[in-house]
Amino acid sequence: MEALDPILSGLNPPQLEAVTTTEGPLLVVAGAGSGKTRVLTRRIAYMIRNGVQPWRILAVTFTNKAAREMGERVGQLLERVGVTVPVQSLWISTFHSIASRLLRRYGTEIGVPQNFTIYDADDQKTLVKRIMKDMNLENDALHVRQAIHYIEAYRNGSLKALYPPYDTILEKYKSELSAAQAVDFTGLLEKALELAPHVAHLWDYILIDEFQDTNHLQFEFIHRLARPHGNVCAVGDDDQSIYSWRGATPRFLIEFERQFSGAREVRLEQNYRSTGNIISAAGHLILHNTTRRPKKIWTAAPSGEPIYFNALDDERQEASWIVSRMLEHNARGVSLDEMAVLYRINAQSRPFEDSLRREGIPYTVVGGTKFYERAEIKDLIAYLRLALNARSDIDILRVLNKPKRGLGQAAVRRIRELAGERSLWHGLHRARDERRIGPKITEFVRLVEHAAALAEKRPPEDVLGFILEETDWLGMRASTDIESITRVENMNELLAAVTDYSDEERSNGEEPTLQGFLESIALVSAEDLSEDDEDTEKVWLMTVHAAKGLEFDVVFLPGWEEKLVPMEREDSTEDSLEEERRLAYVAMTRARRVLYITRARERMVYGRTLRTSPSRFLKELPRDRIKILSRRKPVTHDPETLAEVASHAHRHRKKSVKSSSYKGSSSNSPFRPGDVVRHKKFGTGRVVSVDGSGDGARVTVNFRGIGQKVIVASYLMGVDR
DNA sequence: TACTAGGTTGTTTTT
DNA sequence: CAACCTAGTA
Ligand SMILES: Nc1ncnc2c1ncn2[C@@H]1O[C@H](COP(=O)(O)OP(=O)(O)OP(=O)(O)O)[C@@H](O)[C@H]1O
Repeated sequence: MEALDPILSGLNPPQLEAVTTTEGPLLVVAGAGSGKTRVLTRRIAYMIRNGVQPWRILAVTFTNKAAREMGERVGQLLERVGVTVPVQSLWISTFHSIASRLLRRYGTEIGVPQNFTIYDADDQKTLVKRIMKDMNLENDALHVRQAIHYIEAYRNGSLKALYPPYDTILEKYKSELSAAQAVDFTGLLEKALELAPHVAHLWDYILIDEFQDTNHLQFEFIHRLARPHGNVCAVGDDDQSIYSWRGATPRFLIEFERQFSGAREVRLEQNYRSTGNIISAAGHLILHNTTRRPKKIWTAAPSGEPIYFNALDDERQEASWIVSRMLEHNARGVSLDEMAVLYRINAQSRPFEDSLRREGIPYTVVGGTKFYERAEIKDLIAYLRLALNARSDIDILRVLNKPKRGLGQAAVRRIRELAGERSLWHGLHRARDERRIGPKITEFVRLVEHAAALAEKRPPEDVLGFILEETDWLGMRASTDIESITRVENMNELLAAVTDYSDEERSNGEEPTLQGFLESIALVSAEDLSEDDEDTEKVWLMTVHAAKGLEFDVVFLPGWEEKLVPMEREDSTEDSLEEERRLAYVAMTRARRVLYITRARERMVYGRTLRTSPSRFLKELPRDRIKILSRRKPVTHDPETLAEVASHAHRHRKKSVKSSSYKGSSSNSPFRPGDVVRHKKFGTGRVVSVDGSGDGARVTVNFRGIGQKVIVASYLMGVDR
């Protein structure tokens, strides 16, 4: 009897078609849980078994975790058919990792030094802030964030023109980056695009997962890589596009056929993940979006349990109710790691952590404040980065006086003076003869140079060990306060992480390098790395964004309240509401068997208790699939409504601007077409049309340099001409 | 230069 | 409710 082929069995006809159609452009559009990722994995294995050399295939995933899992699965499939493939030979990774890898190897061709440093979002903020300060622009957090917002939108292709002063800021920013031999996240993509013609010959087959969340730069990169052979396979679901705030757009998925001539399209319509009730409810919800391609989805699975909804008094009760349900499911045999709480914002994790800890249930919080974002860890990393690239001014400024060595503001000013137009590192060298600060600077320079020398010939753990030793940070062990103890623990943990990295590399027959370590932590989020005691089952706490592509038996969705789910802020638009709905759709479709949705009647926001109202999405779910567990119950006291304090309205704003209220509002429409209005984020613009009345009216405004947006009236201020 | 108290400010989502 | 920044003092 012949055994089933592990690579081609367990696929329905369209899936099979997608797996075996290896030549030419192919697009797989399909709803959640229809096996898109499975298709990609099988396809890679299929091609390799047919003789394609593994390193001729490039597969792009959305996260590093997804990349690792895909690599593992491909390896397993091939093993079962007797093909052995060295793991490292496969190019399966994120756009950013691919870019970084290419840049390391071929960057010199386009003027990027081999030892470039990767700047993260924080480094970017620091640098932009400094530039804005030098330009005498307002440089408080708000303005800096706004500047970065525009600059990034422009760079990733979602904003067509960049106006003053942002154009100048960007120009200066870019020149500072290149002087510092640094590349930021978007820079990685920009450089990769530049490099594309030089590297396109490396691959014959390109595959992309989660194609609906590709930005312009990424698409262009793929387009250029595919030019020689046209073998591109993209899979995605426009209803799951949830990263538009990062410049991603489903446009490239929609336009695929136009961009790649002769493209075939395969649709997958059967969902294998969830029960009928879940599929039906999620499908019903997403139907409320107007800008989407209609799509069929069905399941052979039974309806299953209804979707449970409950409203609790506040977020702590919400958490403890959910935790009780977890205990029940666990008692009935559902493993803890098959349960997940998926929330809108990281701050929502708090009450769940408290409650789980109280019940003694192990849990993992994915994301949130990451290990590598802690101050003491960033300090150490700054030292490590300097060891490879001393031209990175940001890193010098970060650690020059850490630990305190008497080099404060005045010293920095002097070093800047001496550096002139050149890097601070140059300034430091010249400052070694200064009367007062000279000796301390000499000491610092020596430290960095010694670390640099070590990095050349010793493994990364030795370099870190040297820095810890020299800075005597671990000496703080002596201090007894909790804070310094955890600091020291964190530093030791970093040392352990470096050592793990080196061991891992060695076991793969590679030489561990500091460069490699720094890269792995710059691009790989902490939770990707931490494989901490895998043998303990733990429930998952994470944002919906982080849950993309995952699945769990039992899923809990807390916080379905207006302003939170859907998230609504001053700059919310019709489009952003639709993205919120897609987010809710993604959240619901993570569940295999049981789905709970809850809300809190009151919630603490910024230390005040606010009254909430139920999410509009609840009304968009089909009644017959939902079981409502809550009974009406009035609140005893009288907290402010969310609307009353929206965006600090009553704290900061003039009376002339009222905040929005979902209960409707008394005043008549305050704006007419032609009026000039101001918006906090978009600036001034002219009213095109008004839909509805009162503060809740939707006003279409044409903003200068930005274009048309639909804004809720309450977020606009009239401007007298 | 280092430290502390007090005021203010804010939050999506992440490679 | 934090986390962060600023200004004033040791
Ligand atoms: N033909 C099939 N037979 C049985 N199970 C399948 C089949 N195809 C996919 N599955 C299962 O369905 C589930 C969803 O598959 P997969 O994660 O590949 O879907 P997806 O389309 O990528 O989902 P999403 O877009 O929601 O991330 C997985 O558990 C997978 O093993």
